Amino acid sequence: MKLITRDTDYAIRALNYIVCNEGRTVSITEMVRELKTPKPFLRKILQLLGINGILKSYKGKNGGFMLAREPDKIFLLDLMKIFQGQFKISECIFKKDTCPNQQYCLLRTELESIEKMVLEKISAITLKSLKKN
Amino acid sequence: MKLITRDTDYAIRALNYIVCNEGRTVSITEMVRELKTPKPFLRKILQLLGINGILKSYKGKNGGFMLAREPDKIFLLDLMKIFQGQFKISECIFKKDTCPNQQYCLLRTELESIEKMVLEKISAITLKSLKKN
DNA sequence: TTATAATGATACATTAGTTGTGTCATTTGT
DNA sequence: ACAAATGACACAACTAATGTATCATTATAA
Repeated sequence: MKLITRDTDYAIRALNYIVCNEGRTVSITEMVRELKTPKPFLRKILQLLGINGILKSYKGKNGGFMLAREPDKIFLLDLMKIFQGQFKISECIFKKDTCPNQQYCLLRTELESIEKMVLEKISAITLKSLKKN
Repeated sequence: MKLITRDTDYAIRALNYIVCNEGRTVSITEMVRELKTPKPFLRKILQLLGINGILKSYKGKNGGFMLAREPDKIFLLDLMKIFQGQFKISECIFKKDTCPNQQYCLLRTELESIEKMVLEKISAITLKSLKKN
């Protein structure tokens, strides 16, 4: 399963790199060199981070990206929401109707309990807490 | 995200139905009627459950399926393994190499900790524990 | 002031996994 | 013999993830 998709993962790595270079702009060219991610894909990702207020961007020569807020105010859940949508441990198979089996089967209950647990744990993760010192 | 895919979900529902009708064979025709799943898809699923020793199958008229072992010996993890492969909260993006960022970033550590937690919880779930009485 | 290096916007392409279908063979009870 | 069931297995459609390409715009430095 995928708790985290590749774009979220790339985003985290890029952000981590930016955190480690705070105080200056970091360009995509530089990040591609360091992180070994495909350039056009990374561009798209960084653009989305800009649109969503995670990064500030600067055009033109010597341009690039900087964090838009402090690392302890950027949550993993923010990133997951941008690239993967609202966190849900297991989308309901039955969009409209409730599962016809729900009255005999506890699966949904169990899944919701797991979801709550994971959500609690994951909610604490920020860029700051991810940085190794 | 998908902790559980649709085939696993259908499998659970079918098995739950079989549990509720223990002591006799249950045919696919009957299950389709009750569970409102697509018939060819359910056939494939049940066949896999047979091959993997979860169900015993009986051919011919009045044939169908029965549990191959007790409901408290059939684990959700068994089913997930059959339809989704070995449980992993988040496959490593980097098949061969380790993540080049691992020395600066704690993401993998965090994910592994979440995985352990979920695995512990999910390991306790069996067909028996899913049945509402 | 012009070349260059950067991002903005956006459409398109590829791939893999999920979700399903269809068909012919075999078995078994009546 | 017939009908109702599963066995085996190939194929099809759909979707989401992953990745590419292109033209426009902006800003700096020579």
